Amino acid sequence: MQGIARLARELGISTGTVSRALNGKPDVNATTRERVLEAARRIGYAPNQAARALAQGQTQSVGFMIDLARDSATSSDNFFMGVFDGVQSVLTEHGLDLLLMPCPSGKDHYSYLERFATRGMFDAMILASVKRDDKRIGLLQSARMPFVLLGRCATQQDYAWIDLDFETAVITSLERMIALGHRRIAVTVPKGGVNFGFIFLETYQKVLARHGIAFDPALVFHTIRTELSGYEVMDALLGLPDRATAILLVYELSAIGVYRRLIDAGLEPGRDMAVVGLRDDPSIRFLEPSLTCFGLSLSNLGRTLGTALLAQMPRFQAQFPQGRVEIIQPLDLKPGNSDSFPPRQ
Amino acid sequence: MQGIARLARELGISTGTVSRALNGKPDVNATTRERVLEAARRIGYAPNQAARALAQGQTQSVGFMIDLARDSATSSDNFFMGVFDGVQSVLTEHGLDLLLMPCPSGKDHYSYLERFATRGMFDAMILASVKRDDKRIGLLQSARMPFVLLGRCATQQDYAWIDLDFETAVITSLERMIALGHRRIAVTVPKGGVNFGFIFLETYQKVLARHGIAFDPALVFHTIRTELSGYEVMDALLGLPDRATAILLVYELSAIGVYRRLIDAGLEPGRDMAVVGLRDDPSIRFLEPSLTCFGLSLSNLGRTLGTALLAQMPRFQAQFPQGRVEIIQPLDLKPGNSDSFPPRQ
DNA sequence: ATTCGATCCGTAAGCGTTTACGATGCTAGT
DNA sequence: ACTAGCATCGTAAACGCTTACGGATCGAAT
Repeated sequence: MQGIARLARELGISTGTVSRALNGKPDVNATTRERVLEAARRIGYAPNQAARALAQGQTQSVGFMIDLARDSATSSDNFFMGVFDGVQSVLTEHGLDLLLMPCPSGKDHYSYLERFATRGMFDAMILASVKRDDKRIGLLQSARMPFVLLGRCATQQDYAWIDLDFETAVITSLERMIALGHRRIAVTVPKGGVNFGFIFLETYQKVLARHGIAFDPALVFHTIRTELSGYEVMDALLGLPDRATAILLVYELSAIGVYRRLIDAGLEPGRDMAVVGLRDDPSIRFLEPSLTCFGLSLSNLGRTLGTALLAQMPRFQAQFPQGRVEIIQPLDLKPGNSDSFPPRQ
Repeated sequence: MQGIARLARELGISTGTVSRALNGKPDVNATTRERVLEAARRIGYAPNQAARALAQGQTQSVGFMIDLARDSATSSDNFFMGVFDGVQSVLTEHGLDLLLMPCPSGKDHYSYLERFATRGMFDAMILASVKRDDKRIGLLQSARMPFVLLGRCATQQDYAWIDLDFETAVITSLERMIALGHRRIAVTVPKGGVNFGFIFLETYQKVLARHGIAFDPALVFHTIRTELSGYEVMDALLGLPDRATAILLVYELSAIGVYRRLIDAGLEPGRDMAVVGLRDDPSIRFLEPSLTCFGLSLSNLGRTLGTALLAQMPRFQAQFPQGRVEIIQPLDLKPGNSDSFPPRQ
């Protein structure tokens, strides 16, 4: 005999009472409860997760899907560590566990998620690396799985999402550059079809148009989140006949490679090429000149995500404001010295 | 009616047969099986994880515990992403899912693990950031949970582990430095009691002793895995009365801060201060001069971990060599230009 | 003394699978 | 025609827990 039944027999009471005692339900005498708890502690009882989940139809745990692929925004990133911590902190307050689902680098997002969405392993989910038209949304909806997206997608369905304010960041960056006199401004966007790449690029085009600057596709580079990627971009950029005088980076990490390539070419980052990165991160802290970028509290973002997720779950909805969750997290300008000079030639 | 029962009723057969058909068991007619599979596909049937786990006493998933704390070796690290991928690739071949358990930054390792170890959520586990005397080992053993450690610990119990060859790396690094004439060599070790810090330091001391160099505790710095930490170390080091001429870094990321501090002081990394890092990583690729360090295939490491874990699980043990698993993964020297000059003064 | 409510507890039916066991029908061998 | 053996399937118990329901006990109110 195992588990709760063993406890019950040892104490000479029924399994029902034991269960109620352990779960803090009413209808159980104080001294009885104490006896049960004591006995549970003594023999090191822990409830079986599968049985519990089967009986009450919920697992008390939520899944956060991440992407192991090298070319993904998720990969090789301390970004998510901070977010996880924030999410976790609000979930644990509500008795929920956070588990991470690492999608293998080769595997397709959709089919990977399918397993987990349909077998009832999680009560709710968080998804990142949202594609422009992300089929995973429909998958989760038809599986009746509560979820929140870290990143919006382009389709106008009704779903909860939280995203960064890329628009303002791009506008701010470009306005600064343009005010200094830059006219040929390059931009990097993420490879792989994540939606914020489109937002980034579209905002870029919009701002240029507003200032009467022609859009040149040759100044758009698709990158992954690595230092090397930045190096390669700057290498290509320097080879261009009509070189740009400034560059806006969607991945701040690229700046390290960008700086290196400039220095190797005998050029001075900031003076010969203005550079702005998107998100502040410890990895770029020691760049010289300091990189202009945008600050963001990761654990705040995580907490917002966690709270939004709770609001999607039926049993918590009483405690949370209803309505659609469409939150845009602000990005705060942190001016550096990488974009403080007018174009040279 | 839900799940398998619904399928059974629609097809006019018993739930037993449906289950056998879905799970590829024998004792089921080929055409019957096809009918079942077709119907399952049609109504989008997926087995309930909890019920399945309860019935067969195993979850078909393994947990990998990681640490979200800022001062941990795990955190802010692309290291693990590569490892996860490798682990996953061997586990999926055997029908196992990989799930990550992120230990919140505030929470104690042991009590966090306790939840998951005892409630039967996983069939096996992988642990990282192993402490010198890690209580989690005893916890998993008494819970009869198969596991593998990424990192050995100091106690001589019988458990499976895989670790990097820190000894050889430290010996190689120091021998190179000493051969160039360095006598005062600083070293950084990880904060927080992870065991490889002790291995690192002890090997360091051993090599110094072998060469008749006195050990100076003032040259030992405790760091976390950030660029800033390297900056602070070099800052302190430069303030020392009898400055070192070389430094060995346990976290390669520190090198970025180390270089910056040297440059800020008008010194030249490599010439005025020899630097060696432990592990090669994209983040240090653009350091100038290039950092001497040690190469390691992360996905290989992950695959080794995965295979070792299978060997711990009863139902796979037939396919795998028995015996103790105590694997030391080699680190391959990648000579750079950061330690190629003799000490200056 | 009777009734009522509150408190506490036991009973047992689920939750959705898996699987040991036995039943059935059919084929082939004699 | 009889039977052994095989292929196929149904039955039902089991996995460990939760929870609706009802029964028992006791004190207080009538």
